[in-house]
Amino acid sequence: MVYRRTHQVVKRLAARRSAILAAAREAAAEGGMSAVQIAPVAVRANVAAGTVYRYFPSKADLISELIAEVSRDELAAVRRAADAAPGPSSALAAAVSTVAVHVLSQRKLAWGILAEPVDVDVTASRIASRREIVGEIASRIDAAVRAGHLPAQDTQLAATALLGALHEALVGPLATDNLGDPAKLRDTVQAVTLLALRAVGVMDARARGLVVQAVLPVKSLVGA
Amino acid sequence: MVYRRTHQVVKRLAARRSAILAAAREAAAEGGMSAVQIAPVAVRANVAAGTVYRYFPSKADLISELIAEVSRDELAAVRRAADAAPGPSSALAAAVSTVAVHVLSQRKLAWGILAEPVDVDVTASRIASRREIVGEIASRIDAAVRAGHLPAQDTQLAATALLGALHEALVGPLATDNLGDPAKLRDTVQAVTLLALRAVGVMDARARGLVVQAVLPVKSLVGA
DNA sequence: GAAAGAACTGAACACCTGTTCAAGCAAGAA
DNA sequence: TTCTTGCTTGAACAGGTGTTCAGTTCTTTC
Repeated sequence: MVYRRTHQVVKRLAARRSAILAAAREAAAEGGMSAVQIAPVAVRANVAAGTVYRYFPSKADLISELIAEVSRDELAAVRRAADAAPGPSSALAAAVSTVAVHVLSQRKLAWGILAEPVDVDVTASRIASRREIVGEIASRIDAAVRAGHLPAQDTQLAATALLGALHEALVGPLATDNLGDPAKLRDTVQAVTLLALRAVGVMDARARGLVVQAVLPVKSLVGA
Repeated sequence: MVYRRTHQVVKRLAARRSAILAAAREAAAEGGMSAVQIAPVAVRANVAAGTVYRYFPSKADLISELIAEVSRDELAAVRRAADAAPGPSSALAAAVSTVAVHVLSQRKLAWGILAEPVDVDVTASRIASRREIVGEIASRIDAAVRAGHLPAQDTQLAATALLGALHEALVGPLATDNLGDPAKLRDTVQAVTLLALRAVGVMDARARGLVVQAVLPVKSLVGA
């Protein structure tokens, strides 16, 4: 007698897995990583604590996958925005402002993913997450350099610095809380995008134009 | 019969307190914040675990004071370097490269002070620490703006972004390990300083000159 | 030198969560 | 239906570390 998972069961299992991940994500979005504890997450997902361990070997794995998921979403959004831009400099501007908007619209989640203290070791997935975004931005800078729009430079270093600047300015502990005021929020995104573009060598005048181009299309400067 | 602390005792108590703090600092410099645990620190300071609590109400207080101490040192170094510079733009360049060098020469400590996960809440002192440095850099940017060297901007935001850029690029998880090669280390400091100056609006050509001016005087690009 | 107060010691305590596992339950095969 | 397999449960467990405190040692006062 061979036991076989029927379609329905497979689907249910997958749904549960997603539910657990979603519960973790909700918890992180509301209360940061410290709120991602097995018991509360299990409750949120309508599951017993032990069940979580049938889907994720450990809390570290759960959080790692959460980080990977959020990171994937962000990377996709950045790519989409950059690919839609008319030229390499615009693409860079679009990429940067997309990161800024994403990070701003889900600050707690972003902070949790990036840097919030967690009791388990998720360094690896955090590094992977950063590496993806940094790689994307670096390749955009590279394209602009090749197009002759920017001076030659260590693009990896530049991209890393840019990411750090965005994060610290927007979700770091010194970030002023601009949520609730869309106008201020937009100004902030513009300001950091401008800083970023100038940092890699875009001329000031040109940068201002690019920033406006890049920020305006971003429809929802608030919300998920 | 009134008990009075004699001079000798007062001195010994102060010495112990310093010893505990120093032990904590050593531990942090060697193994990051996770190595700052009461028992090991006590051993290092030649003291029993319980004694630590006669000097610091809690681990959080110990670490907070450690952060404050390191932060004070760094701020002083930045001020010194900037004040010695010939003009506002040079001062800014000097401030930025000083932060870069400091952070690079004690990466584990810097990472611990800034962002490493800690099991107790030291958010307040971390914020204070950042605020001091950011305030200093912001005021240097401000001076350069007033001198007409830079475009008007949100200096607080810019300074915060700069700090984030330095940290992420130099001690973040993606930072390439350049220690051991002084030449590369100097290049890195130059590169991030250049990025920072351009970000706030220094023209590229001028920035290059400022960077060289600012980085060259920094004697020890390695060591504590 | 003796009494009293302060400082120090370090083993025991407390607490918090991630993790486990024996028992119960649901779902597939015959 | 009945047997087997695997999923689910949730209370108990485990481990590590900050914190306490009764007992000891050192300092001061008279």
